[in-house]
Parts: sequence; C-alpha cells; structure tokens
Amino acid sequence: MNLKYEKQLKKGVLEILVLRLLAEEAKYGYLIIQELRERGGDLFSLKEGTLYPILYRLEEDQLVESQWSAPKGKETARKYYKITPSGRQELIQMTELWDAFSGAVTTVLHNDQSK
Amino acid sequence: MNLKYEKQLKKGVLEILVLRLLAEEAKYGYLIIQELRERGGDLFSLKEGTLYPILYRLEEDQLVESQWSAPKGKETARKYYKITPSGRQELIQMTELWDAFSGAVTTVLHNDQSK
DNA sequence: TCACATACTTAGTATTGCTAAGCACATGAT
DNA sequence: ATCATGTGCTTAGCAATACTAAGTATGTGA
Repeated sequence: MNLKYEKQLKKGVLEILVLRLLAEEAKYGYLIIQELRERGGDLFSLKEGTLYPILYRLEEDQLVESQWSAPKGKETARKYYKITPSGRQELIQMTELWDAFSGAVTTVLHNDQSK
Repeated sequence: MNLKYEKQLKKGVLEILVLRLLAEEAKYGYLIIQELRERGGDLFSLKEGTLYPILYRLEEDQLVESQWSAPKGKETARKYYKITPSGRQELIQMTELWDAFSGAVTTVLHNDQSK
C-alpha cells in the first residue's frame, strides 16, 4: 500500500517545500498548489485542506506574512504570502537538516550488507 | 525549532529503516534501537515507545514475523523479528518511493530560481 | 543494597495530512 | 437562464504516527 507511505513521507516536508516556494517570491495558496504539482507530480500533489493549514502555521510561527491583494477589475481577492527574514533563516536550517537526514536515510537503504 | 521538524521528518521513514535493518538478518527490538543510533546518530535515535509499535504494525501487515528466543543460561528472553518474502517486496517498492520522493524534494530545495 | 543497563509493553498526547463540506465569484456550455 | 467547472479561501473532524512517561522483569557492578 504505497499510498499510505507516500502520505507519511510528506509529513514535515510539505512545510519546508512551501517555505521554499515562498522564498522565490510572494505567492497565494492556490498557486502554490499548482506549482507543487508541476514540480513533483503526484508526489507533491495536495488539497486545499492540507495547504491552507500549513500556511496558517507558518504565519503563526512568523516565518511568513500575508496580505490580501487589492483585486483589479474582475479578479477575485487573493491572499499573498511572503517569507520573512526569520523565515529565510529557518529555511536555511531546515534545508541543512533535510540534506543530512535524507542523506543518512539513503545511505542506510542502499548500504548492502545483506550479501 | 529544529527538533519539531526533525520529529516530523522521521514519520514514515522509520518504518522503512526498521524493515531495511531486518532485511539483513533477524534482530530484536533493543538491538534495532542501538543500530539505528549508530547509523544515523541523533537523527535516527528513537525510544522504545516509538520502536515497538512500529514492529507491531510491521507484523500486523505481515511484513515481518516474530519469535521469542529460547534464552540460554542467564539471558533474558528476546523477541526476534525477521522479514518475510512480502516484506522484501514491500521494501523494494518503499525504497524506490523514497528515492523518487527524496530526489524530488532535494531538487526543489536546491533549485535556485530566487536569483 | 542501589543504581544502571537490558528488554519488552502500553496509555495517553500532539502533530499533521487527509476527506469533505461550505462560501463566493467568474466563465463557458447546454 | 441554468448548470457545470475552475478559481480561491475556510473549516470541522478523522487517521496515522512519533512522542512522553510509566510500568514490568532480569542481570550486573559499585
């Protein structure tokens, strides 16, 4: 049942990924969902019910800030999130942690001692 | 707060790691904890309260089988877990999933489009 | 005797991704 | 005109899992 493991693998990682996308430029939620699907296909696809709580947590931790757009013409109002300075610092540390962690996992999984 | 993210990164991965260790040879719980700490340091350190439920889940899913050791002399009885054939199949699929997933995450995190 | 390591178990908590539903608006097809 | 679809945000409740913390039992060394 790969779906089960796939779901678990996402835990914790989605938060880093979202922060990374926001480090490029301010974005709104719906766009983040689309970009994640573009970059990771099914592996990173997620529903609104997953993303928005992540954004709320990031904002609560002051890693991002939000601002409603002033809709021009017929546009729907969008809530734009941008990364904060402390968000950038945190992203650096999280990236280092990810590199160390994923490297260690890969080493164990591919370290063939089983003859 | 790196501890928080570290905890989340482990989710789902610990199960694969435990299965991988058992693919080498039959092992008992306490030994698995020690080997994980050896191989991943703090990143993989886990408490009994985390490991044993993982083993029970793996057994419930029939990916591993357990057998109590016949204690020789003064030894404490130990419960040995060994991987099953379907456990080996699952491990292969989980490893492929991990490689694809971790590769995709690393690509996003290190893809410098932020100028 | 008392602390510690080994070895397994389990109850309860927090985090987080999920489903599912809802609201509001715009657009295109029937 | 109505109805489905896409955009865009919100929220309640569920399930999985790593955690803390405590318990049981044995053996060893100070």
